[in-house]
Amino acid sequence: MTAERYNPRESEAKWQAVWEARKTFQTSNEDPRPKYYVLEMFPYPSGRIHMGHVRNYAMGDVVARYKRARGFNVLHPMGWDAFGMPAENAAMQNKSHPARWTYTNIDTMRGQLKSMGLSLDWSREVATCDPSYYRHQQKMFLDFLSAGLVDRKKSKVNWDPVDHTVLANEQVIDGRGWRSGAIVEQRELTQWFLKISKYSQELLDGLDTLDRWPEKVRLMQRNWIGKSEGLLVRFEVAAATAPAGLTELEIFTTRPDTLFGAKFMAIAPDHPMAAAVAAGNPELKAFIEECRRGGTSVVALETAEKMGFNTGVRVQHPFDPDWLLPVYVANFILMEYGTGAIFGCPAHDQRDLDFVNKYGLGNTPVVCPAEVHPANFKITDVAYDGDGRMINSRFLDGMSVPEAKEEVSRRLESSVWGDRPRARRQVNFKLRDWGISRQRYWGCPIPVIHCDACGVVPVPEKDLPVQLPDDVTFDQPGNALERHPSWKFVKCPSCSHDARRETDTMDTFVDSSWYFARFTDPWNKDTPTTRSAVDHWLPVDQYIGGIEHAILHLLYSRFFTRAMRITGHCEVSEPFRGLFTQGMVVHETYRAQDGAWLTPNEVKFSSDAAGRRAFSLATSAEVQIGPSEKMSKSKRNTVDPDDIIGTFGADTARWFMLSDSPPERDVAWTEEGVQGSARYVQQLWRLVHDLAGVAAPIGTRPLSAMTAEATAIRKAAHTHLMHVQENIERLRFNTAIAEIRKFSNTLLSLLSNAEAAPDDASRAAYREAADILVCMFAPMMPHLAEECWAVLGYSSPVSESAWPVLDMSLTKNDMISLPIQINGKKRADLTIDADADDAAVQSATLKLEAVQKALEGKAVRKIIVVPKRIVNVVVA
RNA sequence: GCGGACGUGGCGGAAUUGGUAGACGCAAGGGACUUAAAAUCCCUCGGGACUCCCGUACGGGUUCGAUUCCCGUCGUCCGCACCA
Repeated sequence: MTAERYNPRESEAKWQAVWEARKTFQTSNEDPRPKYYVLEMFPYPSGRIHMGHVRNYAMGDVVARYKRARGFNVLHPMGWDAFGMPAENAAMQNKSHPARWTYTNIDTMRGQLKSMGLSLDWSREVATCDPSYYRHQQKMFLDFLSAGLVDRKKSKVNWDPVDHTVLANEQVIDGRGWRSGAIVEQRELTQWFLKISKYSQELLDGLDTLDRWPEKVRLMQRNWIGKSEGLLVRFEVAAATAPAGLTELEIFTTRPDTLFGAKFMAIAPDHPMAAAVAAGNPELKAFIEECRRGGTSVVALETAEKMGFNTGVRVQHPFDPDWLLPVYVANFILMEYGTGAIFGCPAHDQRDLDFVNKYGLGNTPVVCPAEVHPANFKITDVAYDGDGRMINSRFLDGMSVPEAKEEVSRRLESSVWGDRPRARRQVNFKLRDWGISRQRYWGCPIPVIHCDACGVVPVPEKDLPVQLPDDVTFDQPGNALERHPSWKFVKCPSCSHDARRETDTMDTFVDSSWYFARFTDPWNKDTPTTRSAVDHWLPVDQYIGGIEHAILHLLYSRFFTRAMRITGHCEVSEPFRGLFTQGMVVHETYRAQDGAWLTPNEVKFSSDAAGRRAFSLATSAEVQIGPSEKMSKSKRNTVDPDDIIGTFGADTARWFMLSDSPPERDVAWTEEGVQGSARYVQQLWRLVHDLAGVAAPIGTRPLSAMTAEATAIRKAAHTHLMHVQENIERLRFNTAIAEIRKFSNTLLSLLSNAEAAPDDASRAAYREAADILVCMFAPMMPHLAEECWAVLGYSSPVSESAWPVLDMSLTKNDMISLPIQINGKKRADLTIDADADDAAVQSATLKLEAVQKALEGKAVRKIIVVPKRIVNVVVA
């Protein structure tokens, strides 16, 4: 049978319309089949989709379509993470409104996603900037508030004085605002916080249950939560040196065993004791100012030298009232961690060692490694933080580190000074509360009202949503809500006097912390979730997205889900049962002589045995081919999904995205690779026509009387079906694709090598094989599969058909071929009955000519038979 | 500095988790068809002294057998970063 070339442009549009008309991918919450929730991280509507989206959604769609075919009721929704700064920046530039920019982008991107042929339930689409979404977020905020999960407190923030907003730490680059370039100031602002740190331990423990998450992500979250167990110790201030009213200094340490190696105390510049001393000491005051200017940006911290200022205050060693330690204000002590004060043990802490070496305070080693004699153990530039026995430590001498920790803790806990013990054990976490206040317009308003008489008053539920006003201007930086003429002026809901709305909006990470729950019933107007729906669907069975969200989004969502559970909005604690983090899409870079970057469209290539060269289309000058890097506007190495889909079709783009690299690794987008995929589309198209020409009619069962050819066809079909299934289940799309290609190669050669017209047994087998082939690639190339399915005679879509039933008996062979090794080197092959026992395999091995030859004159020491794998003959 | 991952042909990668290294594809070379091009089809494709030997970054080890496990070295990438 001859076939026209497959025309993706026509077919793709046609089948997308069919799916939409038949509501093929709409999911009912009432469907009794087992549920499967597949979710890809929803996009920010920045304007157009990029190749990273194509990869992400192609993967999710394979899983969704596969699971649907396997009989699951699949939920596969899509929405928009639609609040955020870029919309305001665009509004400022274009003198328009963020909503207009956002919704225009959403329309464009929705169209692009639809052109990919994704099996999404578009009836559940949500946009976080829509009041029908954020009203529920406000409700939950109020629920969290009354459940004690929200805090309002002063905190130090990065303040951009040009953009008039708080910046996240990630948005501060070299101490400057990432957009404005202005030097970032540290400001104390009163901010709203979600009390995530209260759940540190629970979030840590929960990681152990997430066995279908990448180990890497779990480790990153573990480190981020940063649990450490230690001791809070109260040091008595020497009365003569005590600044006003301060009689003690409390520190946190994880190394109480090293207490006898202490040389100094250090406190943070913001520590109350520093302030107390500075009050009468202008020099210290200046030093503290300098530390503050140093900033908290990563770079500032990295390059900052250890600096200290001796306050003159002295404290007593807890085990020796006559041993006085000087108290320094030091720039490397953080007020936010522990108590903002430490004791310095230079011998066993690099940071402390650097400090004493600068200020000449010396060091005393107190932990001696096993292989060194204590008398010879000296510390100069490198602190020792390993194991060993205690030395120079009075009653601790000779103990191991854990023993010494325990002994110190025990003694100080039972030693009372004042009316309290000198020390208590404490667990500390690095995880800080989540500051969600943003001084921006385009975000979810925080639903509270400030009243001079009543304080902070929650907006009554009946007044939700607190909606963003439309009449705002973006002709100046800062928060448009703040300067709106009337929006913030309201009456206090409690006393009816004049009051003011909160003008801060929520961090957009709040929006994305529960969208997966909203998808389960986005139609509910009254409450954020419908318990029957959310409890049925959650957790998400397979979540797919970029590694860049390993901490923030995924940790916030895990916390938010717990908060929703506590406030009765859902049952689960962990939102994502399975997580997969896919790699980036990278592309070669092209650079002209003058240093200008060229896009892939501006370059032509020539290649021969000597290599591959690139030339500018415009000037014909040779351009340099640079390494593959993440697609970026600055390097101009981007490829537009619309162009690819327009030229090759969505199926080709999807297939190539999935075929070339393991999904967790970066994939290099290449023109040649895409063309290879496009060739394969046509190859499959021809193959299916050829198969249709020889296949028995639909519904023909494989015959019981099998010929050799029919057996070969059926075995190939079921063996490859088994492998494709396994590989899709494990998200190994690249190897699944290799199996499909192997199968189609096998069918091609069976068809072309057939000497006579196929008999009835073969025709029945070809029918089965053709059906299996199309079902196999349908998750990756759904449009082509539909068209092929029709060629095979089916009248309803393959997207609505069940996955083929695997017959395991056909994946096993009666005869197997075993490699025969002699002393670990392969020397022969043995074809033998698959269920021959070891003895039979051994004797057959020894009869082989090649083995006989290799054995000449040598004695067989032993024969190792690994059933169905390999035979190794060990000779002397 | 701390933590983690990785290192296989010209390239992307595969190898059933200790059992035939290089599946599948890309690129390249040769050939067929064609007036020609495209498309399609066939052959070759880790290296060599080619019935054999070498080869999975490098050096050791365990094992009948190591890309896989262990120790060390080198390199690349990622995360965290003065967290007491």
